[in-house]
Order: sequence, then C-alpha cells, then structure tokens
Amino acid sequence: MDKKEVAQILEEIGTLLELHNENPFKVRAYHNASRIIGGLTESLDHLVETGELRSIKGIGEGLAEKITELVKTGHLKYYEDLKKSLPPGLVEMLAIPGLGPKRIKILYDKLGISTIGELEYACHENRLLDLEGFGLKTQENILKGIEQVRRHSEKHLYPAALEAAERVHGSLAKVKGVIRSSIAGSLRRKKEIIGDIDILVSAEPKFVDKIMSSFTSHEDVDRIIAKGETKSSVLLKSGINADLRVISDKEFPYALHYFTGSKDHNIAMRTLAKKADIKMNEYGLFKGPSEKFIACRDEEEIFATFGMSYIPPELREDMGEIEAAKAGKLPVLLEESDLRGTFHCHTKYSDGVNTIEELVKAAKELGWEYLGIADHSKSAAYANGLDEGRVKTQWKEIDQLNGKLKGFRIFKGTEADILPDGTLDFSDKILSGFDYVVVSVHSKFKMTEQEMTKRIIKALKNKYTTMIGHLTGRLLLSREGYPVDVEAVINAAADYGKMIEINAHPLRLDLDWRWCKYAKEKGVLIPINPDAHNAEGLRDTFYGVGVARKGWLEKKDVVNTYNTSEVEKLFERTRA
DNA sequence: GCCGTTTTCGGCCCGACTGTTTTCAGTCG
Repeated sequence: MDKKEVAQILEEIGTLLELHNENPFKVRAYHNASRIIGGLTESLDHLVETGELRSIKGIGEGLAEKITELVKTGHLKYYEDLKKSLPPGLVEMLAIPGLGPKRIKILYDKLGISTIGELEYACHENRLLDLEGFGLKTQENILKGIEQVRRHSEKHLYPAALEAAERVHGSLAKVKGVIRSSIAGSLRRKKEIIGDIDILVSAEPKFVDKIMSSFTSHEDVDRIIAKGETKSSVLLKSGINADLRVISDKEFPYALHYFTGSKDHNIAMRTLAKKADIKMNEYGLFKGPSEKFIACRDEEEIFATFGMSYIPPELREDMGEIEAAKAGKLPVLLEESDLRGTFHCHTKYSDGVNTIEELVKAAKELGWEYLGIADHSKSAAYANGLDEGRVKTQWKEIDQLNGKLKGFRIFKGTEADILPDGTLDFSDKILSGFDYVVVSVHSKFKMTEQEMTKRIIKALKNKYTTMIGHLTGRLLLSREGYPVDVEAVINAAADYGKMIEINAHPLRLDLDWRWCKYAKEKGVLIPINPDAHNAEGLRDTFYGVGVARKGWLEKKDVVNTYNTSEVEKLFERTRA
C-alpha cells in the first residue's frame, strides 16, 4: 500500500474517531499523521523496513504499528472495525456546514438518522425540535446547509476564488475607515483548491459597523451566514463562502499571519512561541506572565521575534519552513518577473485558436524574449495532431518568423503522444529536427500504476525527449490523475537528465507543488508551461509560478528564467 | 495518540459566533 492510500485511511480514522466523540487530541494525532505520511518524499516502504518511521515527529508507537500493518498487509483491523461501527452516511453528513461530529452522533443515537436524505426528511417533519441542544433555527440552518452541499461542491479552483475575492476585497478597500486590508487564507498561500475566501481589514472601532454592513450587503452576496463585531461570514452568489475579519491596525500583522494559516503552520508557530514563553494569537504576541505586548509593525517583525527570517505565505504549510526559517535556510523564491518565456503552447496547426504570430505578439506584450510552440503530434487525431508533412510546413513558418523577429526567438517543439508501449509517435529523424520535445500521455489512462510508470519512464529515456508534460493527467475537481509513481518518474528524470513541467493550466497544476521540492533536490529542472490554446492562455503561466513558489523553487530551478542561448544549451543537454 | 531542558503523566493553540442556554456547548478556522 502506498503513502497516498495510507494517508487517506489515517484521515478517515481521525474522522471516525471524531464521530465517536473520542479525545480531540487523539483525533488530531491521526489527522496530523495523515498529513505527515502524505507529504513524505522518501519511500514509505523503506521507512517501515528500517523502523525509521518511529523517529518521525508525530508518529509514535501506536501509529507506527498501524502504518506498518497497512504497508505490509494492505489491511488494518483497527480501521476495519471502526468503519463497521458506524454507517458511512455519517461521514458524508460532516460536509453540512454547521453540523459537526457531536450533533451528528446525537442525531444518529436519538433519531437513527444515518444519511443526508434521512436528515432532510426529519427536518421537514420537525423531528429535531425535541432534541436537547437543537431548536428551530438549527433545523432551518441544517436544511440550508444540505441545499448548499447539493448545489456547490464547496471546493473551488484558484482562479475562480481569486476573482471572487478580488471583487469583494476591491470594494472593501475603498470603504471609509479601512486602514490596511488583505486577502488571507489559502488564497494568499496560493493553494490549487480553495475552500473559502478570507479577507482581513484594519479600522478604527467607529467604522467597524459600516464596514461589516458594506461587506454583508455587497452585490455579490447571496446569503448572510453570520454577522458579528469582528467577524462576518457570507455565501457569495458564485457559491463560495467568504469571511471578513475587522481588527485594529495595531493588530493587523498578527491577524494577517493568523488568518493566512495554514492551520498546521499556526499550531507549530504557537507551540514554538509557547516555548519562548510567548502567547501568540490573532491580536498579538504577549510575553511572560504579565503578558507584555510585543509590538510588530508587519509579519517580518513577528518572525524576527523568534529569530526567523520572513516566511512567504506560499510556504506556510508546516512542511519544513519553520525549521528552515530558524536556520536562515529559506529559499529565495521564484518571482513572476524572473520569467523570460515559456514552452508548450498550441496554435491553429493543432487545437489552438491563434496563429504562431499572434502568440508571439502576446508573449512580447508580457515582456518575454522567447516562446516554444508545441502542437500535438500525429496520433492525437482528436486534437488535429500534425503529421510529418505539416510539421515541416510549421518549421518553415517558424524559420521565416525567426528571420524577421528582432530580439525574440521561437523554439520549435512538439507535444508528442506517449503511446501505450512507451514509444513516441514520431521517428527519431523527425524528433531530432525539433528544438525540444514535450512527451505526454493522452490515451489509455486505465493502466495499473506499474504499467503506467514503466510507460512514462520509457518515454523519458528516449534520447529526444526534453520534458514530460502534465505528469499525472489530473483535472482538478473533475478527474483523478492516472495512477503513476511520481517519485519513480522524478528519479528517472534525474538519472536521464530530463525535465518535468509544471503544467500551469489552473485545472491541472501538475506537477503538484508537493513534489517540486523533491524534484529540485534531485536536480531535476522544471519548466513552467501554460499548455495555452489561445493567446490569453499564456497568462496561466503565472499560476505555475504560484505552484513553483509553493514547491520551494528558486530562479535557478526553473527553465523559463534562463535566457535564449542558455535555454538552447539546456535543451541540448537533455539529448546528451 | 504524541511528547518531554516542566520527561513516563498530564498536558496538548486559541478565540469568535450561533443557538441554545441563564453560563455554555458545538462548530469553525
């Protein structure tokens, strides 16, 4: 059993224990372990074999035993018994906002409700009213919550959430009395999937009411969920929840850090603060028993209080950033302005809508100095893939354009299909005529992980392969990626001197940021590619920058930051 | 269930809001 499955089971155990009203710290231990295992870059098998598992912070005797059983046998009796003890519908009911494990358990124990459907029916029959701790309002809110679960997935792609957040934040920033304001939460950390929007504002107390009201009455608001003195919560018409917190300007840096999260990062920071006898919350840092306020003007000064360098929001996932900041070993993260071009773009030749010239114009407007064209290859019939004849026509056009363009270079590339047997669908003769070759899987997704990994590694090994495109083929919120051993592919890329793209399309963001740090450590170079099918799509590259930053990547790790002649050399090197 | 310069037991991050209470539990982040 691999780490993804183990992490999933640990997560589920935590949830089941919650429904059993277990000790919340025990619950947390499981959720925490799930995150640790899911984020491991070394082989889980190896950790189990050597017993090193036990030495990981957060994995004690009990968890190590259970994980070992899972890895070795593929089963865990403890988990299976736990699963049998409760109907599966209870876990689904946790998705209803405002309904947590305690009350779900009461509903189950007292009324025998075990599915969302039964719960809805019971609400309509007013059967919740007689239960202690439940009332009419609760019943109404549960009904609204059920409707919300059905209407919206509760998860949103980064661009949609960002657009919604910027509309609300843009209006709020202009409201009288607002001193400082920021989008916080997972959006500020540039997560690929966003649960809800967090906005933070600082203001004098006399303006707070007006600011809250201007938020809850914003034209994008569908329904007000909560409205208080410091916090309000609404459901936007787009189906995204948005929270606003208003604090004094003195508190702004602490609140910004707190509401940016992640939750795990915050817990780790608070624990660290506590060791220094400092209480840390959204209102400040307080030293010693007298709780003396430690003044910080911004987040930099908060980190500096603990002898740490500034941790960029993207890194705040409790995945080593705190230790690195203490040691002064944080990476200098890639910036958007470091990019000089991109690769993997489609034109009218295959399934894009623009001509090469139109894409070049758009690239120049972004301040870039080169652009790689990588249309589909001949077996991608669904995408109007190019055969050898049309490839040569395209080369001629690119040569002509390169002759005309001053200070700009078009690279000749292709997105060659990786056939089921791992070979590419062009001969070496044709492949050698490209400046670079992106290889991608577009067919026969239903292979075993072993077969798929073998297929991809074989394609990587091809002399003319430069980089692999969208490694897992996932489409966020709509399609799981095909099964592939990412670690093995990264190792192979390192061995053969090949690159792995970050596909920057917001539905893909594949390579996942959780793997970037490992790829970097292995010395694998990463290009950021928009997979653009029109000129506007080139801008998606900037979502890829977010992924790279979350993945600890620096300028030198990313191919797009090199100049034209350096890129040429890097491409040649992949054929060595 | 984990952890330890307060070390094998007794803690475990901390606060806001809601709805149901008449002093608090549940939920959320």
